[in-house]
Amino acid sequence: MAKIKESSTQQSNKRQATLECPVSYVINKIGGRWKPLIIYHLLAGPRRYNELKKAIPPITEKMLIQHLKELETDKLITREAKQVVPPVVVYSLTVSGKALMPVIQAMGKWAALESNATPVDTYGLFS
Amino acid sequence: MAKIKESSTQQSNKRQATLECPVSYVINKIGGRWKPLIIYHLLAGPRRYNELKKAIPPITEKMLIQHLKELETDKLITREAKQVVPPVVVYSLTVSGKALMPVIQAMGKWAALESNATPVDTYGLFS
DNA sequence: CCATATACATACTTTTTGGTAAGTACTTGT
DNA sequence: ACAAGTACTTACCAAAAAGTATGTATATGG
Repeated sequence: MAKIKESSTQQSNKRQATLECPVSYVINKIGGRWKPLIIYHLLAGPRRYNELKKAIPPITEKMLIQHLKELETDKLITREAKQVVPPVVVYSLTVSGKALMPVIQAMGKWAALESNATPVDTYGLFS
Repeated sequence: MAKIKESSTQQSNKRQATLECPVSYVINKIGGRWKPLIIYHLLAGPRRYNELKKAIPPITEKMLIQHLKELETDKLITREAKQVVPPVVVYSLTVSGKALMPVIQAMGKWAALESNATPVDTYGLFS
C-alpha cells in the first residue's frame, strides 16, 4: 500500500520519537491529512464509507480507505461489514478513539486563542 | 529552505484543513519530527542552540535550525542573539508556546493509557 | 598562524506522503 | 443488455519532509 523502508534513518528516528515522546506518539496516530476530520465525523456517531466520503468532499477514495485502514490497525476505529449487496460498511470509533476527546478539546482551546479562523463544527460537538 | 509549491492540491488541502480544523492547526505547528522534543526542552527553560543540539543527539544541525526557524515564524519561540564572538543565541518559548502545556498533558495522558512504552521525562515536567 | 568554538547556510539525495486516474465485483432496476 | 450504486484496489506520479555532507564567519587561545 505505502511502501516503507524499515531500515531508513527516518523510520528509526520516527520509532524512537513515538516511543519516547507522547506528543509524537499521538501525532503519529492522528497526523494524516484527513484523519482528524474522519475522527471528527465519527465522534458524532458511526458512519458508512459513503457517508464519510460525502462529508469530506475533497478527499479521494484512495486517501479515505488508506486512512481508514491505518486508523483501524491503530485500533482507533472498527470496521463492520454487512454481507449484503450493494455492500454496507460501517465505521465506528473504539474506546481508544473516543478517549481522544480531551486531546481534541485541548487543541481546540489553544487553536481558538491562537488562530483567528473560525473552525467548522457541523455537529456542535464543541459548543 | 524548503521549497513549497503554493498552488499544489496538497497545499490548498492543507490550508483548508488548518483553517477549518483545530487539530490540523495544532499539528501543523508542532508536527515536525523534532518539534515536540524541542518544545519539551524549552518548557524546562531557555536554551542555547548548542544546548538543544546536545540534548537531542540524533538531530542534524539542518533540521534543528529549520525547525527553530519555523517555530519562530509561528511565534512559538523567540530567538535572542547576543553580539559576541563566539556567538551566543538563546531560544525561549513565547506565551503561546507555553500555552501548549495543557495540550501536551492531554496527549501525555492518552498516550499513557494507549502506549505500553514509558516516555522519557528528563526534567520531570509531567510527574 | 593555525586550530577551536559557535551558530548557522547550502546543495543535493532519499524517503515518505498525498494525489490522479482508472479499474474491479456483485446485484438490483430498467 | 446495460447503467447504477457501493466499497474498495492498483499503478503511477507529484510534492513535501527528512537526512547527508560540506562550507561559512569571526575572534580568541596556544
